[in-house]
Amino acid sequence: VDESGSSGDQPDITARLIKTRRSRLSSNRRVTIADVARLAKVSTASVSRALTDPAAVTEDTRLAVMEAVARTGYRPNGLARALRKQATRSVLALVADLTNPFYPAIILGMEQQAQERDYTVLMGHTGADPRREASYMELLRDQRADGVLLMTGCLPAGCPLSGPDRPPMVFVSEYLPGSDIPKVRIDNAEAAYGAVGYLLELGHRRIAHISGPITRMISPERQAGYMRALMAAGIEVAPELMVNGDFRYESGMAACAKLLSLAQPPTAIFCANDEMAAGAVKAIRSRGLRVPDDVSVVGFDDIQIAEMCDPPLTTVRQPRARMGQIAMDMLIRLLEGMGDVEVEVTLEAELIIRGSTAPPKSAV
Amino acid sequence: VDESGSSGDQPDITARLIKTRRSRLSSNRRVTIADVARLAKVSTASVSRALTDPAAVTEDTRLAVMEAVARTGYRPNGLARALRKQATRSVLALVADLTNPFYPAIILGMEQQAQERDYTVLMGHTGADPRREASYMELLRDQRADGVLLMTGCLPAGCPLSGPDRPPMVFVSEYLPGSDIPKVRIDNAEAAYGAVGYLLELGHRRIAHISGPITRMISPERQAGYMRALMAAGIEVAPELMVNGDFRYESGMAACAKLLSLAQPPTAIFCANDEMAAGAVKAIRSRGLRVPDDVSVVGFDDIQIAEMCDPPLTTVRQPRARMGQIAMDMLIRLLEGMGDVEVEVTLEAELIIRGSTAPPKSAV
DNA sequence: TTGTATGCGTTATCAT
DNA sequence: ATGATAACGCATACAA
Repeated sequence: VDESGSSGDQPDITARLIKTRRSRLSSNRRVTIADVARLAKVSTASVSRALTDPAAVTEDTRLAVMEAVARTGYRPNGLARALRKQATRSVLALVADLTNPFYPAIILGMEQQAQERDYTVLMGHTGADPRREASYMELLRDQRADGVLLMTGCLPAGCPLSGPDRPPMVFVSEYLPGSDIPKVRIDNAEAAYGAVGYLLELGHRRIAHISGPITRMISPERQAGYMRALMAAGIEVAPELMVNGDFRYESGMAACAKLLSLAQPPTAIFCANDEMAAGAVKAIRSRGLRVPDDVSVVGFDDIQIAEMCDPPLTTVRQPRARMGQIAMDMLIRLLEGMGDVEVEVTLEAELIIRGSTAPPKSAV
Repeated sequence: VDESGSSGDQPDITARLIKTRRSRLSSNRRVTIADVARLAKVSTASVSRALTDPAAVTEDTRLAVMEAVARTGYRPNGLARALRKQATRSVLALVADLTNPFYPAIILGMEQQAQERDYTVLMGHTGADPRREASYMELLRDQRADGVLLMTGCLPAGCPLSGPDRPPMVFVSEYLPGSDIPKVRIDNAEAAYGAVGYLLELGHRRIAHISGPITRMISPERQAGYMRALMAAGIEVAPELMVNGDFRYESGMAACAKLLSLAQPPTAIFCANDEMAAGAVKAIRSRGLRVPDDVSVVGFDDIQIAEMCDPPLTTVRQPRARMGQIAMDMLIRLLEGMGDVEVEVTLEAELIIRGSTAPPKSAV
């Protein structure tokens, strides 16, 4: 983030001013359940019942209450209700990197499921900052959210690993390996195995891998799948063909440049995500080579740019919306204490074949 | 969203089950301020004071309270506090389309500012669905958020246009033209004028425009800037050079294909956003033409793909983080009722010149 | 400075 | 079926 501009100097600002109204409480008081009760000539208890459990009240009082509600414009206060019921019907979805286009589709799935079950999704962005993580955990302690869906791959700061103080939570995509916290994910090793297997089928023998940062558990998983595929084909894993990246475009470019400088450059590159794959394509082109004619490239995730790339990327698609749906379903079941909940759900990934892969030239 | 899979059939799922614990209240009661007071041998009022306004209490009681707090592990309940204080110190940031890579940078700016002022940002995704908009507005009515930052370009369903029932809100990027609701934005017409002016400087005379959907107010604004620039250069605006898109990659491709089929195709295309510009580049290439040699392309927004494109896109950069910061600052000032607040803040955009633009061949 | 007591707006309990 | 009343957990006006 290069825009650190403090809000002090703003020469380019048009600024017509409006007075800030003093406070919201000052003017008209909010209408409470007591007002409705008074107008309907019943007790507050009856009003509450008429609204939350209409069957528990006679038709007469129900109608009287409804009319009073309509006239006053009364809406129950969720805050007070939450304090009383110890539940808000809203859950927090925590993501570490908002700019990563991988997450939105997962969140969409969560929202769909939440809407069906009458829950609200609140999103939070931690930026991997412990202070922010802790700040969002306070929402849970405060009962301002009932549970949390973690797409951060780690336990938030200030959250106990176990015990009754740990709020209801479900990991999505990445997770904490040793714990009993429920998770929904794909088998990254298996998916990588399949992607590399496809390159082997095409006839490639010299296949490189650009991996993600070792801090992320998915990196070694995908790397393991890559290695296993090579070994299964009787190919020795060449250390110089495994380069480390950080999941970003630039690192893909740099890693690929390194690979192309080898005495024996690879004919295909399996990248641990799409952004690095796009960077690899860029690096290949800037050396005057062509994709897939000279080098094949495979990505991972199938985010939007995979399709927008030139050529469009062959990549591993994760069922992201489905992951979000299932995670939300698990969390809600956890919250409502009904039945059992899977400790681990593993979904299938799918290899999407597009224009960035072809047989090696030697095989033509 | 093609993944409508109900969670009924899941043949590919690994499912070790764990029992759902019954409820959080069942086991150990949560520790309240009364517990601390008892342990510290003071009143609950003193505990509250010691925590929120230490100066209002003697050193002795402060220490006693602190120790009791430490021993009990007490943390005040934000829900109860919010009910009492009628404020939560959290604000809602509403976005219509989560998958649009334009918004994250704005939200980052909001979060930075919020963190400095000790506010929490909750994000919500409406998908332009009135039901979801209304559902998020309930958070405001319920006092579960103090105010809202709108990146949706419209008043959420169920929100009064004016009056005391309208929650504190600030529009960002897009806004409601007629209203007195504060907004922070760029001058889209001016920015478009500058971008097209740059193409004119390069020597282009036949410049096309791919616009956004007319439903979005920024579309006519950018189009107006395009037209004004041409007119200022004494060039007649040709209707066949103005094609409509919907801000998406595919629509950029289609619109550009139409332009290239003209008897007199343009030598440069100004696109209303980067995704359509990327689509235009794709269309140009698929006809065997080159960018920028045969056709120059300019985008708008400077999202990440602008840099990742091949060639990287010349585009209009909006100061997104700054917009977020300022909007958050305005909202907080609105909330805290201090001083005045600008009804409209207009920031400068910046033309970023990259590889997708060059003088027309005729001018070389 | 401290404690007492009340209210924030609901819902749940217990009589009636 | 209904009404009075007590929580939910905290902050503050007022009195001491």
